[in-house]
Amino acid sequence: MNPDDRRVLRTRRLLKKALIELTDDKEYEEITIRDITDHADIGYATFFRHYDGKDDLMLEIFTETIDEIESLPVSHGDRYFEQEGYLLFEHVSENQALYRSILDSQNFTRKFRDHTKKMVQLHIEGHIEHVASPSFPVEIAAQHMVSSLIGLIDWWLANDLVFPIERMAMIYERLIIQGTWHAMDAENSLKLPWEGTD
Amino acid sequence: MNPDDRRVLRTRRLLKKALIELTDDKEYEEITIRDITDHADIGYATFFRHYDGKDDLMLEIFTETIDEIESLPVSHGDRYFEQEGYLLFEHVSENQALYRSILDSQNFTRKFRDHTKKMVQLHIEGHIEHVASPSFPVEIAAQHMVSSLIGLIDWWLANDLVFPIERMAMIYERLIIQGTWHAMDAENSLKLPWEGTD
DNA sequence: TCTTATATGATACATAGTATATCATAAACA
DNA sequence: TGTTTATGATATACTATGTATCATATAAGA
Repeated sequence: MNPDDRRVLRTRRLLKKALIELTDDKEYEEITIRDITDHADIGYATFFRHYDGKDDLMLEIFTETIDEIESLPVSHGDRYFEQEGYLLFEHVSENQALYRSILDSQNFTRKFRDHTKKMVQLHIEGHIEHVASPSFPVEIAAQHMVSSLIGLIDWWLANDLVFPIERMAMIYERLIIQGTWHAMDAENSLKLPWEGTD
Repeated sequence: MNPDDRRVLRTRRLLKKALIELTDDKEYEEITIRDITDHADIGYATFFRHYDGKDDLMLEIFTETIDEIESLPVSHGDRYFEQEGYLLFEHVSENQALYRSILDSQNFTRKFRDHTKKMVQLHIEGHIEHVASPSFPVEIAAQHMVSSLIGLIDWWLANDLVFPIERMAMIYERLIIQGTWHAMDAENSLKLPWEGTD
């Protein structure tokens, strides 16, 4: 099977498109391979000439998405994280069906988290010397940031993008970046206002 | 079908026990109903006399777990959140297979999050007057806390409970409670150490 | 453009898992 | 102890996955 053959490229493109589109109507787990091939107008048996199953097709969609995210043009400098957040949520808004389908499948939520975690962890480690005394390992901070980010994207999608991208970028920067950073430094001791009072 | 009949109670108890135990060996999605009935030594057809399917069985396990969590004896007062965290992670360590099975299924991770979110949200709203100027809605703070908590539990389980419960309780209090609280108050302006420098 | 190679569509088929119906038996209830 | 009913075992229908085969359509290369 020559992966550069125009027929092959066409088939794979149509199958990916079909799965993404179908997640608008049905949950990922409920979509059958027959649904995908019917919607793509591709022979049922042809599916298995290209992919091992639904998850394998999703994996290709997923990998291409990760590549896109990694190539987002964040320029270093002032307001770095708000800009990063902006590009991230912009990408989500432009690929809603795709993100819904990824976050719909536990399998790929995990993959998404584990993959992104590595990037985040490297990022934090490059700046760890700024923290006087870290109160927990970097790996936990990375896990926390990624879980929260996925949670925030999920909330935004579930609420039909009620907030504009700018607002989400700001929340991302405050809640996820600053929140984690503040908690990480054990020197920041914060007395919660209601502690000892209820 | 009388739900108080000893035979009924026995069957349901054995089926729940079997599903929880099986998640130690296999992923939730890969477990078949035949696996469950075989392991429980219950007739296959009997399963459907009690549950609509695997998810329905899991829902009962899930509901009972939530009830247990809600009845954890947190005493109000000083170090409230560390204590809350301690009881939470203690419960996780005592019911590892159960938590693994819940977090293994996207369906129930969602249910877990949505259910817990409501509790957390009410909790925050009771103290919102302490925040001078909230920089985002309470609902987002609740979503954030719950997503992070699930992420933290997931990390702990994936790393075979490397940290003692005390340490997890401390991380919970700092990262999730204090981190969120700090970020929520727009008056807290934190200049990140590397901003504008990379 | 013509020939050759190969990807696709259609069909049939094997397999696995879900879900229901039936009836004899065993266990619980009162 | 007699009656009720839940269970076990078996047969069966159904749905979805995955494979094999062959004629046809389409792309690649000379």
